Amino acid sequence: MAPKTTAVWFRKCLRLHDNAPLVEAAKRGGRLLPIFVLDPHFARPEFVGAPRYRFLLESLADLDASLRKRGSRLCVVRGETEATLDGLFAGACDALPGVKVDAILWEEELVEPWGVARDARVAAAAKARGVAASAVAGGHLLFDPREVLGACGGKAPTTMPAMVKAAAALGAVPAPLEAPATLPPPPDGLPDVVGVPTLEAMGYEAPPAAAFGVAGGESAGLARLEAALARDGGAWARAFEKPKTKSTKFDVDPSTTVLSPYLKFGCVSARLFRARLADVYAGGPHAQPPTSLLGQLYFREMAYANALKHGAAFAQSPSPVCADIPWDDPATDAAAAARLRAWEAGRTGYPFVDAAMRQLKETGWIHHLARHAVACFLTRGDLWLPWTEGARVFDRDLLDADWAVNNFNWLGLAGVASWSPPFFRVYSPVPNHKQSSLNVDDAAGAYVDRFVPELRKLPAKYKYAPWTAPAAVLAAAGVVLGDTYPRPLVDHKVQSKDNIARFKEAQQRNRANKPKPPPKGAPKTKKQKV
DNA sequence: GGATCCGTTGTAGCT
DNA sequence: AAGCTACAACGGATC
Repeated sequence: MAPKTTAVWFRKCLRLHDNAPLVEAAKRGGRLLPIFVLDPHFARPEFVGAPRYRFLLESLADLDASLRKRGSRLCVVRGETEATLDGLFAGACDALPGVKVDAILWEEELVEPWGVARDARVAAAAKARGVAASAVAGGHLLFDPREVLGACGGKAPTTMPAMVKAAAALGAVPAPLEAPATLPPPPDGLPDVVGVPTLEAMGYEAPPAAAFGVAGGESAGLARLEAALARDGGAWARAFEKPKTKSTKFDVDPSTTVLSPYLKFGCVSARLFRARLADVYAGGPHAQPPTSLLGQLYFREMAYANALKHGAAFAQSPSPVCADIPWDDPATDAAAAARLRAWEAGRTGYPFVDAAMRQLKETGWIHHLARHAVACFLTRGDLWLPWTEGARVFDRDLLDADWAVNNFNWLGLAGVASWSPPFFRVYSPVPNHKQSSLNVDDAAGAYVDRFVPELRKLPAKYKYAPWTAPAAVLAAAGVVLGDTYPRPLVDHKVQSKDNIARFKEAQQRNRANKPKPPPKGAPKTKKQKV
C-alpha cells in the first residue's frame, strides 16, 4: 500500500515557523506535498504591481530553500487554483502527473470575501473526491477575530482602548510554533521542473528598486525582525512611537521597521513578533498602544475584526461603516477621472504628494504618514474622489497590501468611518518641516530629489512648493510649470475649505436621513407616554 | 439613560 | 519661539 500523501496548500503564511498546517502534516508522516498555486488571474499588473509580485516570488523561493533543508520542497504550480487542486484530488493534475493527494491542509481564511468563497469551493471539491480537507485556524493574527468580536459583545473594536481591553479579556496569545526539524518526503515521481518562475515569465517587467532593499521571504523577514529588536540593545523598539517616525526617510535607514510586507505574506508570524517584542519589553520601560510597536500589531487585529464583522461591505462606499458622501465619480465625470490619473501618476503639482505616489509605484512602500497625506489629499482634503479608488491603487501597489488593513485605513483616512479623525483635520500637501504632524524632516528636499527628479535643481526652500519660486529661479532650475512639472492641480487653501464645508453638509444630511434610531424622537414620545 | 469623556498622530495665524 | 486659538463641534464608550 502506497503511503498517504498530504498536501499543505500555502497562500499567506509563507514560512516554516508558527505554521500549524505544516506541523500537523509533519506529525501525520507519509508523503508531503507543499504546494503554492500561482493563479495567472492575479498575475496582472492591474491587480498586483510588479514590486509586490516580485516580493511574492522571492518569498516562494525562500520557502522552497527552507523546505529543501528539511527533506521537502515547494511545488509552485502555475494554473487556475480550483482546477489545479481538483486535479490533484483526482490524481489528474496536468502539472504534476501521477500525483494524487489524499488529504489537504491549509491555514483558514476567515475574512477576505473572495478567499473565503474560494476555500469553500475547494473544500467542496475535496469532499466530492473523498479527500480530507482541513482548514487550520489562525496563524495570520494574534487572536482569532471571531473571539475578538466575542470579547467586545459581538461588536468590532473601533478604538485602541477597546482593543486593549479585548486583548486582556482573551488572555495569553498562544506561543508561536517551532518550525518542524524534518519533514516527510515528497511523493514519488514529482517532476523537478515545478519551481518558482521569474517575474518576466509571469509577464512582468522587473521594477527598478526595492524599498530599503527588502527582499521577500521568511529568512529576510526574521533577520529584519531581529535587527529591529536588537537596535540600541532593544532601546529603539521599547521607545518606538509611530507618530514620531519620519515620513520622508526613503533610503537605507527607515524610521520604522518595514516589517509590514512580511506580516502581510506571513513570512513573519505576528505571534512570533509579539513574543520577541515581549522579550525586549522585559528589558525596561516601553511605549504603550496605540503608538508602540505592540500597538501596531493591535491595529491589525482591529482591522481584521472590523472586516470580519462587515464582510464584503467593508470595501464599499457607502456601507454600514461608511458614511454616504457625494464624491465626484471618475467613471462618469471626465474632470474627476483626470484628477484621479494625476494623483495615481504622481503629477498633482504638489511635490510631497507626487514623491509619495511615485515612491509607491516604484518601490511598493511608503511611510504611514505619507499614506495619510496622499489619502486625505485624494478624498476629503483636496480632490474629492472616492476612497475606494485610492484603496484599489494601494491594494495593487503596496508590498504590504492586505484587504482588511487597507480598507480599515482608507475608511479612517477618508473621514467616513467612526474611527476617522474629525473631518476638518485636513493635512496640508505642503508640509511645514517644523510643525507638521506629517513629520516631513527634509529641509534639503532629498525626498523630492529622489522621486521627483525634474525638481532637482530647484533651491531647497522651493522644493515642496515650486509655484512659489520666482520666475528666474524656476528658469535657472530648468523647471517650466505646466510643462516639465505640473502646476498645482487644485488650490489647497481654497479647495480644502470648500471640501470641509461639503463634507459637513453631507454628514448633516446623513444624520437627518438616518431612519433607524429615534434619538431625538424617543425622549419626546417617552415624555408623552409618561 | 443622559451627560460626559475620549479618540495614535491638523493647520494657520497670531502673540 | 513656544503656545494659544479658531476652524466647527463627530460618535462610541462609559458611568
